Amino acid sequence: MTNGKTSERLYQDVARSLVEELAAGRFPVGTRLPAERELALRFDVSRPTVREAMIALEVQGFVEVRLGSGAYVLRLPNEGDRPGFDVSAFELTEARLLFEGEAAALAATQITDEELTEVARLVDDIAQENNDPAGTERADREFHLAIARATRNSAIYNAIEQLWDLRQTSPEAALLHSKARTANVKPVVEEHCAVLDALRSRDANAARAAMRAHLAAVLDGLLFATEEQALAQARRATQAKRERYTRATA
Amino acid sequence: MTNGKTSERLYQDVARSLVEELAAGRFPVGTRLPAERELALRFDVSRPTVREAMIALEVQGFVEVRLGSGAYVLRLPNEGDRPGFDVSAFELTEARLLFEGEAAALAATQITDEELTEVARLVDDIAQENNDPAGTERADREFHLAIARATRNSAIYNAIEQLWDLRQTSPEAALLHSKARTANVKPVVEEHCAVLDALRSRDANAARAAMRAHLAAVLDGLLFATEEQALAQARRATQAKRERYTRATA
DNA sequence: CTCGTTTTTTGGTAATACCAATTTTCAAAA
DNA sequence: TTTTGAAAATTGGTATTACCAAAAAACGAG
Repeated sequence: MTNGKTSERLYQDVARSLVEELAAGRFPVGTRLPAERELALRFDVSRPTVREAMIALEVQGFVEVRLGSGAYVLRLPNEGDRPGFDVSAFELTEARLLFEGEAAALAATQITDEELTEVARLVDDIAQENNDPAGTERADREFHLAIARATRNSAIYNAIEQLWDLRQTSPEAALLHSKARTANVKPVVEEHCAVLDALRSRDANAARAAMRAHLAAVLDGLLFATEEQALAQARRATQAKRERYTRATA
Repeated sequence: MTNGKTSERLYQDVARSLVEELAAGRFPVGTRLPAERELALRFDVSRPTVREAMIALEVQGFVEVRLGSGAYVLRLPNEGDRPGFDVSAFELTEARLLFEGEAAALAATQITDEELTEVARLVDDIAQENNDPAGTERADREFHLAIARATRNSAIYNAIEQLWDLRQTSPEAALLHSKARTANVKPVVEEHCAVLDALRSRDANAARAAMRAHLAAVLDGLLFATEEQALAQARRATQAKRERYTRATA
């Protein structure tokens, strides 16, 4: 109706149209959406399809469905909810550098001996599985998440975990990450050891510095991996990025 | 079947059961879930209900449904996906202190003149609407998000935005926040001004310090608001928290 | 054993019906 | 007139059935 874009699934079209109407301010927070039967007529689909779209909105926290009453707007979509949201590997690693650096600093003041042995075990894990790329990735993730968990702050842990999940949302980013990792397995282990040592001594500043150094190295690996397959035109853009990220790291 | 818990909505029961089976490792990543018709038999519900549950899983990124083939596991549920996840106002503000501090530092090196005027306008906004609590909250949020946007890093912006959204997930936390704010409107404006000045001078360290000072003050306000209504027993816990957070801030 | 066709399985959607909770309507009663 | 309360209409919740299209599996010809 209002939009010609058609995806494979009808309920996605309906849900997307409704989200667009929400974003456009058509239905302010607290107001009631049209009835399912009415929406079925408006979109020219069956009621089960409208219900499927409704559940998609409900799961995303946009609306609350009340039996016998209707669907009421809970919140409006914001940037992150819009489609086409994928972060580059650079943005992702920059964010991790800043956030995980602070998380490591906080973790250094909170970590228990048990958690230290757990982190140490994960450092060994990544050293062992240097053959299997999938195992290495998993061990790396667990290492970083264990430190985030040691902050005893679920908001911090959740945010960092979501940054790792973001890697999967973009195939190119995931590929770039794995490519950048293969060449730098041994340095990664050493950098992880440095972080572990700082945590052991409960030195917040050292932990922050070690974590930032590690992720700065990852960032360098990404830049190198990009350059390897880049044209001269892309090389200029990379150079600009390098300037920016080295500035941010300093 | 495996679980007796029953909520208002059937599709939620089915979806929850499936998520539990995923978390239990019953269906590894990449494997196919049973067919919709089979699940309908297993859960003793109709196929539309199974489909609704399937869409809930799909929206949450757990499975990918392929026409004519089946539903395949994309990722396993993690901590943040489990129910009962709500962060305390303290955790949330501590996370913001660390993350937004770094974001402000990065923003100071990236912000444009146009964005500076935008941030300045938002500082005025919160000063104007010091009567309307809802308007104050909105202006406050926009101020912080504008700074996050100035980092030019969508991963950072998204993470900070989600921290703000987390506030709404817990009614108690939202109430505590609004209560803590009402008393401290004028100091907030001054602290925002300090952040703005640091951004204007493109001083990353000053921006980080100003933002951390602001959020440390918010944290203090939260502790005060908690104490006001706390019993002696709760007071001891608060004291422990104060020690911890002041340590983290130092 | 390989390749192409047929059959079966599986998801996608529609249509209909009925129930339960809520909301609205409206008439009876105070 | 206002209030109250029951009846009617609205709305979501679920089940049933049916049919289509795409994919996968089975199968048969070569």
